[in-house]
Amino acid sequence: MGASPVSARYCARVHRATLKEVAKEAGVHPATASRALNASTRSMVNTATAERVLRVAKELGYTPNPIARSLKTARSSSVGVVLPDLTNPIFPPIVRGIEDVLRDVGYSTWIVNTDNDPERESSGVDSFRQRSIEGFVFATARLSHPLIEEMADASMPLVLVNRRVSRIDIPSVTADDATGVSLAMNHLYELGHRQIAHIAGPQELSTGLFRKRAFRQCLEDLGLPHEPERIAACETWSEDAGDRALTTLLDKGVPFTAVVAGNDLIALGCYDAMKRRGLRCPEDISVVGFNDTPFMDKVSPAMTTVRIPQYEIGAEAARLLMEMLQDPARHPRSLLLPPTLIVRDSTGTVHAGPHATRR
Amino acid sequence: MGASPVSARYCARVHRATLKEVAKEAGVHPATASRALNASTRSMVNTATAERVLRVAKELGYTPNPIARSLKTARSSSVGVVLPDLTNPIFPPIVRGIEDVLRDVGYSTWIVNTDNDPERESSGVDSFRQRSIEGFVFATARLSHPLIEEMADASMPLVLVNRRVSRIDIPSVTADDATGVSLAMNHLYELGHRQIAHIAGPQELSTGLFRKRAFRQCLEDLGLPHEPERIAACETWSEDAGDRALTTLLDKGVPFTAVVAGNDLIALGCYDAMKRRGLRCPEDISVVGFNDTPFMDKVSPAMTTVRIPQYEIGAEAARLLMEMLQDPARHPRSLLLPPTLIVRDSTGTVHAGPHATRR
DNA sequence: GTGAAAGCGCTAACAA
DNA sequence: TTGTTAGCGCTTTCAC
Repeated sequence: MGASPVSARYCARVHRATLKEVAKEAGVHPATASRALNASTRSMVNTATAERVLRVAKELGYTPNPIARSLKTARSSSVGVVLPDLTNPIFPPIVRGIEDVLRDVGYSTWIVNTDNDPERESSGVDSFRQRSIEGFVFATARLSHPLIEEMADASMPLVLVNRRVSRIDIPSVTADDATGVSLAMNHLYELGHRQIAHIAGPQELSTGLFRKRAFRQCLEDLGLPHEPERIAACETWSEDAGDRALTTLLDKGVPFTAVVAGNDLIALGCYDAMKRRGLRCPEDISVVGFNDTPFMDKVSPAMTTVRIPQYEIGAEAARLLMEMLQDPARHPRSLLLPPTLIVRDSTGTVHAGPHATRR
Repeated sequence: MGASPVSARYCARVHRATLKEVAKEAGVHPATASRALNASTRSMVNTATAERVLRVAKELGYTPNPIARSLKTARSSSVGVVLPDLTNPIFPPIVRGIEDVLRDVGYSTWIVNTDNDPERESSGVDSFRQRSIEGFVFATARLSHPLIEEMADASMPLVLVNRRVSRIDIPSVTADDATGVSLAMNHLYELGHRQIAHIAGPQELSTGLFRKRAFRQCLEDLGLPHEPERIAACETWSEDAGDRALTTLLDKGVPFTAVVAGNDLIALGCYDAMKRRGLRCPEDISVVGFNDTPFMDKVSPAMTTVRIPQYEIGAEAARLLMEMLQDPARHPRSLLLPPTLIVRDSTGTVHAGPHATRR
């Protein structure tokens, strides 16, 4: 042992062993060493020889140079994740899910933030491709999304997370918004609400549009009349937009006793609008959010919200992508993951059952 | 134009032009083309030739293959970021700061999550090194941190963010905790508080230890007696730990009218402990947090907290690292960035001035 | 079962 | 100023 265990462990070693050195030390040709070191080609080589190579490789602390391998194979054992903005709290758990699954299968994860700028999205994808990325996870999908559609047409392995595009043949892993909305609506219905409003998210995103559609469907399922004036759509997923939208409804005198908000930020905006009017939540109007954003148990009143399995969405997307890489011919598959209703009362406690304010 | 503008733009092109092709098309040797294409060697080549090469490269949509370049140069134009956990809300803004600065100078950012497991940290660093990463940003530093110290000793370019190690010669970009604590303490002092407790964070982390030291120093500066029993340290940055620590102080009957918490989660734990005892905040006990975690304006009561310039910490760390790469001989430098006190009253409004509850 | 040879795409000596 | 040559470390034909 030349290097001390510590410096070996902490990789202070300046020189990294190469395949050629392993081969020389083991008394074989580099090609043979390569075959022995790669599980898929190990059977081509004599068992004893293979063992010797493996042993030498371990002694020398050999690790293959992924750059050289990539250059030769035009593959990289890595995938690219395209996000709008990592500081949006819905994305980190998704990224962790992706990363944890990929690490287990020896893949690395690249992240790029686009701030929803198509230019940056394009250049991010380009820089991934230059690096021989093997597949993509997109969290930036709009319903109409030329870049993603072109990439899919060019048979580039990709999976959408959280949001979908209109075209049904593009694989995606999302929460089942229909179920989520119906959990929220049934909860409100059971509390006695019959006039329910929906403050929807941006309609060019699947999450915004699908939740709105599900809202209409739920009205029908519950036998409630569909009053278009009880629906408003926000331009952005923001507190401000939610505040403005609910204020508009209140200004118009639209009658309702509960709100299903497109997400938690919009729901917080509803809180703001109500507070300004002196309306209490949930006594005057109940509000249900979407996503179970961190600290929603701490806001006032503690928010009842539909929890999305974000980590699992990321993990499943990574698994789906790995499947696609292994079997490119396989038919594209999409996953809908079940959300959960998190019911909270004024003390922030989580309940499985119905909410406090019956009508 | 063989490819349509759209497919060129959206990179549906299957074949990517190589340097050899550009050279051939421009009627020069690949080496010349390489010189023309690289800004630093362009002066070696005839201006007219260089222009021709550049034009051809543009026509062919040539982009250099970073893999091949890395293999040749043993550099990668990328840096690695080592984090405990991306889902901790303090890290995404730091990462964005790093990424935004690096993108502007043509560098990419790799992220690895370690969950504070030294094994994963080690293997993450190794995988970075295999990829010829040029520098590291560490957000996982403990005061005693053999891996980081060894790497620094081996002259590997690295910068610590948010936390520091004991050894002063290792470059870091952190918030100025002494100033942060003194902002909090002076605020409380001006409100009339004279018996102030500190629920500190983990003492093996610089953020935990330095804030505690600053707390003691502030007592002295304000001419207040130092009562050791008014200080408790949490094992983790968690609501639970904060709850337990404050409960212990209350159980002991330690007298205090205000708390400086090690961070916002610990402060939330203090809220919990007080609520259980029927103590009101801020009427009975005032609490100040640290970090200005998202949604702390929405908790009840809205949290007064020391805001850390997280994005700027990341951005400055990236700039520092780039400086170090350009001039490895330069003396290591560390930055302390100024925090801001965010004073909130019960309506969630932000104030520059003193808090509502005077004594 | 193993070795020889070629080459992925690029850059950097060295030579002209 | 430009071309030649070599090689980064690896995988993968093709012979033997």
